[in-house]
Amino acid sequence: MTSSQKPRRSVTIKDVAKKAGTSIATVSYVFSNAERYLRPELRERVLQAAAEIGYVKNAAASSIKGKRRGILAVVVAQFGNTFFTRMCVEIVSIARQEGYVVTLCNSDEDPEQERIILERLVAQRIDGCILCPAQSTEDNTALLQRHRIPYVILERSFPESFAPHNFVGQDNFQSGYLATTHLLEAGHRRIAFSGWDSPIPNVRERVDGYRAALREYGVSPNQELVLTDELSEAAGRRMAGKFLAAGVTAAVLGQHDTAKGALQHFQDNNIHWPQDISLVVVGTPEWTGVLRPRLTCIQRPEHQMAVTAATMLLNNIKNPEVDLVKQLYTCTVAEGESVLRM
Amino acid sequence: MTSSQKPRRSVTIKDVAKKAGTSIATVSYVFSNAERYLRPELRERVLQAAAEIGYVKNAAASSIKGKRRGILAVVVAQFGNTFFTRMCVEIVSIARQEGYVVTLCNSDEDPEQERIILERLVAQRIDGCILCPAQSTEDNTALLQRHRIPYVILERSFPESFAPHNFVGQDNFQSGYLATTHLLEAGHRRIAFSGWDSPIPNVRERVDGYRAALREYGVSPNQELVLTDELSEAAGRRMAGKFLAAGVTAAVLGQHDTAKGALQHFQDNNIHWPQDISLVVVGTPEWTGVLRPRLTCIQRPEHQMAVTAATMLLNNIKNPEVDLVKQLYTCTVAEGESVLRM
DNA sequence: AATAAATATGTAAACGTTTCCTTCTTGTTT
DNA sequence: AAACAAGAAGGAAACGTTTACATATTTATT
Repeated sequence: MTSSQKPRRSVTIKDVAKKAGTSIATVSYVFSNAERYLRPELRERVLQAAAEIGYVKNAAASSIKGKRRGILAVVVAQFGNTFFTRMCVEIVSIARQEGYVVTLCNSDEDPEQERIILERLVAQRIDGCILCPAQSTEDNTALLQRHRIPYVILERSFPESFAPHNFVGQDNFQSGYLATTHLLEAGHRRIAFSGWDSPIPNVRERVDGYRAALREYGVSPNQELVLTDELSEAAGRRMAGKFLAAGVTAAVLGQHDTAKGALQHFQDNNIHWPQDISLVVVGTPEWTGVLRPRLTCIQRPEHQMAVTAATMLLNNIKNPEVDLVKQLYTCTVAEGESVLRM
Repeated sequence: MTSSQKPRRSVTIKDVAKKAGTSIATVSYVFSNAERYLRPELRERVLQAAAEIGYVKNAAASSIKGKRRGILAVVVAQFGNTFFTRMCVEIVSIARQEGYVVTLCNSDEDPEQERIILERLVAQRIDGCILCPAQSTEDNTALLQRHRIPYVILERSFPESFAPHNFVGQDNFQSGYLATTHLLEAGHRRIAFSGWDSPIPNVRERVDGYRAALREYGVSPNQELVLTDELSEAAGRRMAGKFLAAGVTAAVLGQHDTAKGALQHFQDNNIHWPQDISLVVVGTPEWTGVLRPRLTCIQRPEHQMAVTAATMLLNNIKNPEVDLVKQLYTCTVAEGESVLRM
């Protein structure tokens, strides 16, 4: 329809060189080597020619000769979890400042998917990767190591017995401890913990923190009040039903999907917080924003975590010999009105 | 520490060929051309050698000679919007089945960011793109067109005056019409609409639907009850305050961020739905799941939309000469308990 | 037995860049 | 005026693949 003269082949550096009446080397220098001195007039002429025929450098071709690929990846286990979405957004914006494009991937808690994703990323020869591993005892990072691709593990650490990695996450023990202490200080003694059956240590560490807090207040932890189940809202409902039946006065909702289910259970069964049960949620899921009374949440320094993960990775890319770092962040209480003082 | 013999250069097809005692062509055929017949034993030997030295094909290098790049992109305007997150997840899973890796990008409603992103994607010579344009009157797709990169526009259409594109979205007029009719049928007559000041036609079309429904029921639309404001929860709160002051009995919450703000306003001011105000939300934001009474929502066939967008793109990649398609989906009412019959 | 057809593998020229190194200008020093 | 240095640009070899084509081997056909 328009005046377009179908260029079957995409326009290359050669086309620009011909148009500008110069060599391909010069064109390459214009687009890739700011140091190299060229007569301003020549540089201008090349730019002009490129603009006219719509030249855009082929990143694949550059990367094959040059070393830098210009692509980072973030692989998360749950794309639906807004914590990860927020991390992704921040990481992307930092990476962009350094001229990287970021590929966002979702393993959906499936170690096999994760392996496939990492394999594809290695094939793309990405410059670096931030990985939040799927629930699993498997360590899929061998591929990255073999290809010397710098990476940072986010949020979920592998068991101590595994090889060391760059790591950024929250102190899960402290989260559990803090949540429980907050309830204990308000006078609660019969406190439930609901979490998630998971091979990853996060939830177990939170439970450890919960137990430690109880003991510190002279309460001996009751195994029946520590509930775990699969990762779903339905499971959250089930657990809520159970701990209500056990007659607790308070609960730590230790994982966001199951927490959502628990809250639905409360609302559907006319159970009010904090009158009927006091609540502390670990994390700050998106939906807490619309609930009243406001929920008391254990919040992580999300922005800081994203910045750290991104800069850790960028540093490691710039200097591959740098030592592995493990950065744990402490959480704080974001007070709402879901805890009743007894 | 381990027995690793630091391979400074990453392992290439040549290394495999040497190890397997064959030519590089054979190795290439093993990895890239399933048709080509090779003695099973030879094929096996190559695979074996590759596995031993940890060879992974360099996708960048393949793509420069071969045409297919193996990368698709999804560019959305609001990464925080769970509708888009859900679309992304589905699109990724479809694309993966066809062997594509998907780069997810967020323009954050900034046309300039969008341009930069598209430029980068063109530089990567992606095979195709699904784009939900940032709020803007600008059409950044020229870049994609010039480089003959197939693309599908998602959710937000450009004004009719623009060039035609592949398009998948909801029928916004119908959404607005449906939401309003639902309230009219319940007996409401004084109905507000809250939306978003936006250069994109989505909200305006919904308002048109709203007006058409009112007229059909003999109610003459009152300009004061159609509220728009910037895209934020605070704006949602403001608009809620205004339409409550105007004494409406019902409202259509036409955009999800502002809807969230409105709901916060209600809760903070002790306004109950459906007793004090009847509500219909256009869309099904994540947080509707935890609210009680349940909100009546206008839902789009999300799964279907994702499938259509992905297959439309894949078709267009396979056959670039295919005609442009415009696919509009009709929405349905997901009934909750937020509408009072009068 | 000679030839044709089919099978199996290898050679080498692309692909679009980057970058080392050479060449050509121009200006400065002697 | 000759010699040289610096400045500016280009030639051509890489990078890791793909693939058209050539070659070599085997099997089938006459």
